[in-house]
Amino acid sequence: MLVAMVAVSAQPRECSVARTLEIVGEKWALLAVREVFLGNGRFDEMVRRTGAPRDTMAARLRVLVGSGILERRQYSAHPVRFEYHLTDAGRDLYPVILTLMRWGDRHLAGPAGPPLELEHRCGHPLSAQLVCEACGDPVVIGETRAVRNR
Amino acid sequence: MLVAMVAVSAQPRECSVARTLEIVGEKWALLAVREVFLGNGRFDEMVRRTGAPRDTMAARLRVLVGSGILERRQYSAHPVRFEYHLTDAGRDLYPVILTLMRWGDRHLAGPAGPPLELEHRCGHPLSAQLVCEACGDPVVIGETRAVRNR
DNA sequence: CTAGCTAAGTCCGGAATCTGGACCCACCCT
DNA sequence: AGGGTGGGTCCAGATTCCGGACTTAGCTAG
Repeated sequence: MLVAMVAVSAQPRECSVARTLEIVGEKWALLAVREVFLGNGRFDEMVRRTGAPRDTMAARLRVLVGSGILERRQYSAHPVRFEYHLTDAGRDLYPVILTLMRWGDRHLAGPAGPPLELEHRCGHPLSAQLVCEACGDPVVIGETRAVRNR
Repeated sequence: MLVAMVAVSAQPRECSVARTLEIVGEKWALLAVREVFLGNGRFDEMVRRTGAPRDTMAARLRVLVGSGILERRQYSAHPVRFEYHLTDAGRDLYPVILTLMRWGDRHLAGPAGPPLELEHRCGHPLSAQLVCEACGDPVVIGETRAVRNR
């Protein structure tokens, strides 16, 4: 007679990374957000500048709106037309986009250099780094450790 | 008689964000990388802790190794066994994971708070922010502008 | 008035991917 | 001999993706 006595080994982690990726963990979703950051909130334009299938873009936008990252706002009645804007939560994704961009700039840029360069308001080309809010030092892997792990 | 005279309107942007997402723009890929950051380089364990289908995980790992983010290293002959390690390029993804985590901590944590807390070596709970390397100020949306846009 | 254009989608059918579960192989331990 | 572990592969059905055509409503040029 067998009894199930072995505690089933670890379930998938509860994790903010995983949760976030449930919403934006897909190419077209993040590229849609990138477009809005660059000032394009119009459907057709987003499709053109990302290369996403119209169908897929429509689906992603529904999710992004549904999870409070974008807002669908009417900018014209007669003909009724909409455009997408960032919410506060959406604006908080800026660091995600920037760190992705930085990685690509470093590791995937050809000899011609990165295709898009940003300039900070301080006048220097933007090269953003992650620092600890408390001590101001750059955050380096190996210098952090898990404190609570539910 | 019609002549094609309209310049075909903008192609999808050449963009480091898009290029990066071609490699890691998918949930399981980034969760695999998260696991390695957390110290898990073993296939079975990665499958368990992410919840990915084994097949999919295997496919993602192949891509990650192929694009130089992970390295597949043998840690035992007899039986021959492998584990995955971060390359330098892989370590450079740390900010991406951290910004995703931060977004989830802020916008998706329940009343119980975020499931995982990190502590910086300075002793404070880690709350990482993006700053301009040049002036040290936090990078805020609206305070950057595109300089070159090829 | 008619043709053609734009914006914001929807609809479609075939192709590609994802998924959960079973299976495999080599070795170890009891 | 039986069971467990680790790192996968194989499968078949379900889902998603994709590109292209179509839709709707108004605008604009001839």
